[in-house]
Amino acid sequence: MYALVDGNNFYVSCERVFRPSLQGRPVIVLSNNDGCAIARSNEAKALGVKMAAPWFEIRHLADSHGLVALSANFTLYGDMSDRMMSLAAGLGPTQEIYSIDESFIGLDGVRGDLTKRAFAVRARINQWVGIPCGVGIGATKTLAKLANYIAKTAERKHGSYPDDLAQVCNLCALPASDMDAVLAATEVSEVWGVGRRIAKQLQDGGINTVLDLVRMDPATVRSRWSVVLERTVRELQGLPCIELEDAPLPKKEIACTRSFGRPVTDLRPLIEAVSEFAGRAAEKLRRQGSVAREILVFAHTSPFRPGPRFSRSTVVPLRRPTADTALLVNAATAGMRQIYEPGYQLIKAGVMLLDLVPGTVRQGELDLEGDDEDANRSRLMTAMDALNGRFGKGTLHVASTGIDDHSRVWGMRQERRTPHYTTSWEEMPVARA
DNA sequence: TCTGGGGTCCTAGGACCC
DNA sequence: TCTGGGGTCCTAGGACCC
Repeated sequence: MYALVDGNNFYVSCERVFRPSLQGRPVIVLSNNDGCAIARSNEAKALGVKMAAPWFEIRHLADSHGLVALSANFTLYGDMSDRMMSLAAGLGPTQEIYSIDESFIGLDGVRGDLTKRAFAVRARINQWVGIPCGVGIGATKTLAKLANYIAKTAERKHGSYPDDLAQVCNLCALPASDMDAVLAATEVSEVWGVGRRIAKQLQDGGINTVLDLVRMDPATVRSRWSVVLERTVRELQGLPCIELEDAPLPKKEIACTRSFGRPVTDLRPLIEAVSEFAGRAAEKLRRQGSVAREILVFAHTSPFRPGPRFSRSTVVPLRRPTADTALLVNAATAGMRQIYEPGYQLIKAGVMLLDLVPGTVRQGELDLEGDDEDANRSRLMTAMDALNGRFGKGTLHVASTGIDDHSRVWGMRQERRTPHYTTSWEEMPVARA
């Protein structure tokens, strides 16, 4: 049995903790570059703001309806997430942190009334961290997800409720007849694993509700769609097919990509950008103790804007697997020089570290560049990570990323960012009597 | 003026092998 | 008229997730 604990409108809720005046108002959080809405309060949803709606198309709502838009403050959200997750873990013996605002809890062996227990954990998160949560409980992860969705919408049906009222739904405690009614009242597109495409195909075939989907024959689903959807159907039928990953698996690829604050045409800023991205990706790589065998570099023009299109990428193999910032930056800049062509308004670039292997695996090689050199480089990287950890990101970086922020023509726009309330002494909120 | 970033898994098809 | 059978590995692309 599983629970899914999930923070409501998470980014907005994080902002509201430190700015209570945002309670009850339509609030959204914007993506990098203040591009589009990536989180919406219930009031903003009620105004008709869609997920990923471009800001320039909805900004008139600021004047007409008091819509508040904030730049994404991922440092804050990450820290609030850590606090929320550590409390959610109290619900059961195992936990899988599934995303920044969701975790699955394994409930095997938990005794007593699960629903009560879920309410208690939810209340504690609300009181200690200030984030309103919903909790769904079901026999499988897919059912727990569904329960979580129902917990959120059941109350919306009784009228408009503020974000913090999302509660608890325990499908395991529901009599079979009620269960059918609930499934029949829920659209198939809400199921975890059913996206837009498949939802459309299902509806075209007359499968409209979750109940319709549950009653399908898994073998038919497999032959007409895929094993993925077959698993989803079995999970909805109560047969666990997706296990809890309580020890996070190492990433198989690590990316760092960004849209630019404004279009870039020259090579130099592109070199700066991919140097920065490669450095960031290398840090993530070292954090999980892996090394990369190749690095992909790409750049492209806006898919939305007229004008000549450009989209190119290249994979640069590393001479040997590495997590060394300097080597990865070198490879990334070499790749960028290779694909670069003048005359295009590029709006995005990025790097991806590919073919990752554990850092402990070392390829034996007929090469006289000794291990001493390697060991020194590795100590250098450890020192660099430690300094950046202590004094802040970017304290120590390779010079090709550009020396100062102002010269970075590619830097991202963030005009409405709130302070790093919980992670920076300078930005800590001050309470006045 | 203006449209995010970071992942995973599965499948089909081609290259290649014996 | 007629052209085997069975595998593996890799890649690109699709679909999904938050």
